[in-house]
Amino acid sequence: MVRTRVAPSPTGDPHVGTAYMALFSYCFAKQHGGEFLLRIEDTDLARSTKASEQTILDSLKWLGLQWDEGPDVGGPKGAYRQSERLPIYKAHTQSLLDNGHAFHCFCTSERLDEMRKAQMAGGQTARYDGFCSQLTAEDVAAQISAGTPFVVRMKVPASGVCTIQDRLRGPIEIDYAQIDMQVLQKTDGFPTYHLAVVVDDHLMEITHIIRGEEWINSAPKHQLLYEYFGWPMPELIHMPLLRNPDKSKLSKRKNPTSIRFYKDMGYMPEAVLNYLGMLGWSLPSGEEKFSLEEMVAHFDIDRISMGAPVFDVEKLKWLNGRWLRETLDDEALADRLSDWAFNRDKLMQIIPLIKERVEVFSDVAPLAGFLLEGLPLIEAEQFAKLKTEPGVAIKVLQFSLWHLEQASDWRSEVLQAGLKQLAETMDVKIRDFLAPLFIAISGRSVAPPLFDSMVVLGPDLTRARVRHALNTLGGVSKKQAKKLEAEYRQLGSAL
RNA sequence: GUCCCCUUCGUCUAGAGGCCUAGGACUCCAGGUUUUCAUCCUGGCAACAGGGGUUCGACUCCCCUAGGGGACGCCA
Repeated sequence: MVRTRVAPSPTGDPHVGTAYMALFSYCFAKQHGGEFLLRIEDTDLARSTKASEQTILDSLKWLGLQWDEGPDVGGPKGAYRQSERLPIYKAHTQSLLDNGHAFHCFCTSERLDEMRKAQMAGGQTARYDGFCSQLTAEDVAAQISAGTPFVVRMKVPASGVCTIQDRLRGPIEIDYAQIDMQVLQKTDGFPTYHLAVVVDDHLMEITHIIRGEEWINSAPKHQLLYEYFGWPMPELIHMPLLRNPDKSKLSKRKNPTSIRFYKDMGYMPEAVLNYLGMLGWSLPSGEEKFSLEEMVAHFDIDRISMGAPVFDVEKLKWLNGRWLRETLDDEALADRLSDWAFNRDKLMQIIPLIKERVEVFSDVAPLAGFLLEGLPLIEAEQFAKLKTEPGVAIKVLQFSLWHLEQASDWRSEVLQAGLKQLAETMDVKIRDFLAPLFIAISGRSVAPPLFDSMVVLGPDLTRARVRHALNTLGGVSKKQAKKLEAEYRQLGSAL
């Protein structure tokens, strides 16, 4: 039985990269009559949030990738949330300790930092030097009873070569000397990703691990753990990484990466999935429009091309147009459209903002139309007419964007408080501060309340619009951005 | 800095030693249909990173170089 999984960590927006891995994992499993599961990797206490977990589940469901086992649907191998499996990891860490495959480490982060810096400067691989692995049992016991905080690290052979098998690339050889003595259990008692992923994949009987290329370098650690535990190694399939147009790893600063953005922009889930499928894979017939079912039916994991593809919004748009025109009849399109724009939830958000300003229904369109747009058509002249100085306007937009990129609480009052404080710190009058934002968000200088509008639009579309406004103003050069960033940081510390 | 991965038109890709005069798609350009626009149709521009091998024959196999990317966290 083939079993695959996708294992997102709930630390931010639902990322298209996650959907990409999920899609290929799903297709591979389903094609073999197997099962596809979803596991939440929330071992990072500080960064994981319930809200993020929910949007990730919602987004994957929206795309139509249904999992057979997961935190919401349950299953025989649960729990499917790592934070609920702590005793399991504890026990496995203990067994590694007992068998001499792991050791307690009491090193301070200062010492580790210095060590890594020195190693890099000396042309060496940055790696734990094994200091604490030399400690005697008495030393360790003494430190523990003294209450010194500790982590547990895995042991790694001092020499030799580790060979991992990648389904797509064949054998990959990495010297053990390159592999770090990875922390398996943190000071807070939580496992790190590396321990948890191995334990869970084994216990959940995952047969094929489909994940991003970024994991190749840590595969030897995982393989070593499988060996220590005496477990069979699942097959590894490392997918190419999605990229920005400038070829760097896909990131939200350079490209909209949140699945919600594409939903809010009015893309069809079928088209988004189809587009992700054509990155790295193609239907044997060459037809570029295909459904999830067709992809499952014809999928061949060995035909994945390994060059990392650039995520090209233009082509996605074209494909979405085809889906819309060729797949939806007028009835279906009407349903989809009303579901997207005129659903009750959305209308109930919009109505309070415009009710006071409306005399007849037809007033609604010009007033609230911008809430249904993607990126509003704006011109540099609109900013020129403002009292806000051009240099200040750019700064306001850029700083606000950075602020909004970090914002996790997207309620109106919170947004208002945050941006107001930003304005004060920048020493810009709130009027002058908000004016360019009004244009960026609504496309005009007169509009319903800004912060409520931002809530209706949602974080992804809001950020995209501010970014769009900056581009309309000629964009921010790299040099300029660097300067502004320094200034922004300084402001941040003044807050 | 060290290690790892990758490399066909600007972009997504087809290509499993002769089928390649390297095919398709997006974008762009030109033309046609359309009262406009869009759709649709026709045509065009445009690539095997470079250098060595192996072979009768290399986009396809091997080596080197270059370029790009990634990893080097008590993040995942």
